[in-house]
Amino acid sequence: MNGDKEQANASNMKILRLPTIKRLPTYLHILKRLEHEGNEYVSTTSLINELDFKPILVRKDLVLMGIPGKPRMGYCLKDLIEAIETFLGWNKTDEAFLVGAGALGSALLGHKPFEENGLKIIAGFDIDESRVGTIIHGKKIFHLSKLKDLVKRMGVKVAIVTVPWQAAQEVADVLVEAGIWGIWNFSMIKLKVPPEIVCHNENLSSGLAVFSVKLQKSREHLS
Amino acid sequence: MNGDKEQANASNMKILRLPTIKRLPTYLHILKRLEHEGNEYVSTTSLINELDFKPILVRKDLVLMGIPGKPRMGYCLKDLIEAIETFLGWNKTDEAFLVGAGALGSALLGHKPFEENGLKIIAGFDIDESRVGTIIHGKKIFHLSKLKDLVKRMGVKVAIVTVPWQAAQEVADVLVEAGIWGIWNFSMIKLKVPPEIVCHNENLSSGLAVFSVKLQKSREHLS
DNA sequence: TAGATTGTTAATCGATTAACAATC
DNA sequence: TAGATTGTTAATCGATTAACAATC
Repeated sequence: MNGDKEQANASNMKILRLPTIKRLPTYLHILKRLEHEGNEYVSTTSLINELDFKPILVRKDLVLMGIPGKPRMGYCLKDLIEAIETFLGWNKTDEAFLVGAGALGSALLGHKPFEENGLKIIAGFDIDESRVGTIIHGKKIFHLSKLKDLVKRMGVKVAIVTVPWQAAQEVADVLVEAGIWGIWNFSMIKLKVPPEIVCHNENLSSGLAVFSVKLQKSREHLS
Repeated sequence: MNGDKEQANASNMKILRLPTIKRLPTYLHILKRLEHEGNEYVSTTSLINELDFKPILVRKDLVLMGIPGKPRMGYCLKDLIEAIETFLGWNKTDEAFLVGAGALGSALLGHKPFEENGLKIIAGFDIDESRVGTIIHGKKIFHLSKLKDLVKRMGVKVAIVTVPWQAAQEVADVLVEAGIWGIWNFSMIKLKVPPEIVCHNENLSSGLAVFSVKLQKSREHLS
């Protein structure tokens, strides 16, 4: 192991395992449902009733949350939910700006789960004059030229990029210059940003690709 | 039914690698750009200029497409693009219905990349009377009760589910009963469907989780 | 030819699964 | 206690990376 990783592990006791992190929201959703239904404890065996995962996988994931389970009973729901939310940083709220108020951008402006999970979009930006000044899902759309000033005035640190790929790098440059340090990028291209900027790429087409291949396979099976 | 296709299918059968499939749309996007710029050949070394991946990974992925590259030149762009599109089934178009015309559903109704990549959404469905009868991004919204009849009349085989999780299983039951055999599920829950139905779950919260953890890490680093 | 690039085989790394001991 | 469930350690599996031979 290299020095970086050892230090990171030592400093925050958190091992960053992407596959585990991606499964956590699914667990969290089920756990909240179970709590809402009046349960106090949950075992992995009951959790997997609602999942496709193997029980040992769930157990391994939950161990990372640092909550001790009780043999024969399982985990205290309240503690486990809190631990997962803390692990993900979903107990605190980040304010975010969204750039690109097209079809996808508009959807994210109105997507409730984000706000419930620590990401509050407070305004949108676009360069299309027909969109500027409108209100989408309760959020005002400003002209992109206003972004830098508003970022500084409001201390916003996070941005969501939903512009067409042709415009994405230019928007990223503006964001970095404005002082944003976290970018959730829904455009198709890799953004060139300084190494200290957190940039996470989301790609809906990847999901479509997997779905398409699965459909094809099943079609072959039928014939 | 031609020889080429059978061969492609045969190799598909051998190796279905999810990580590779998820990377293919990213390659495809860059390749199309390069072709549009007038290039005829592409090498992995030039491809990775636009990517974060290691060249050997790209080469391994491309080998699976069954297109021979030429040492010193790389791959014929036209052939490679065609091979990837065939592999993904994006050269043929599936017609799809979308159920749940809320924020996310509306976005997908207007999301151009889907249509360009073999998935044409032809109508939406909802139970909210204020949405029924409206037209969103050029697509008419029908009442859910009309779905079964329209599926049968139009021979639609694929559906996208963007309803709140509380309604998702009920919608899935309707879809299966109507004769749909492919479901792209954007709701938070695992749908219970017969084994012959293709069901692919998409989870935007997984992406948010990864982004949140990355943001947290960088915050810790700063302090 | 010389050199760049492909494509194969082997090594490494990381994630999942299995086995089982610990515990309430 | 007996039995269910956790949590640890080892084994397996799959994906990425490295090394290098083949090729134009």
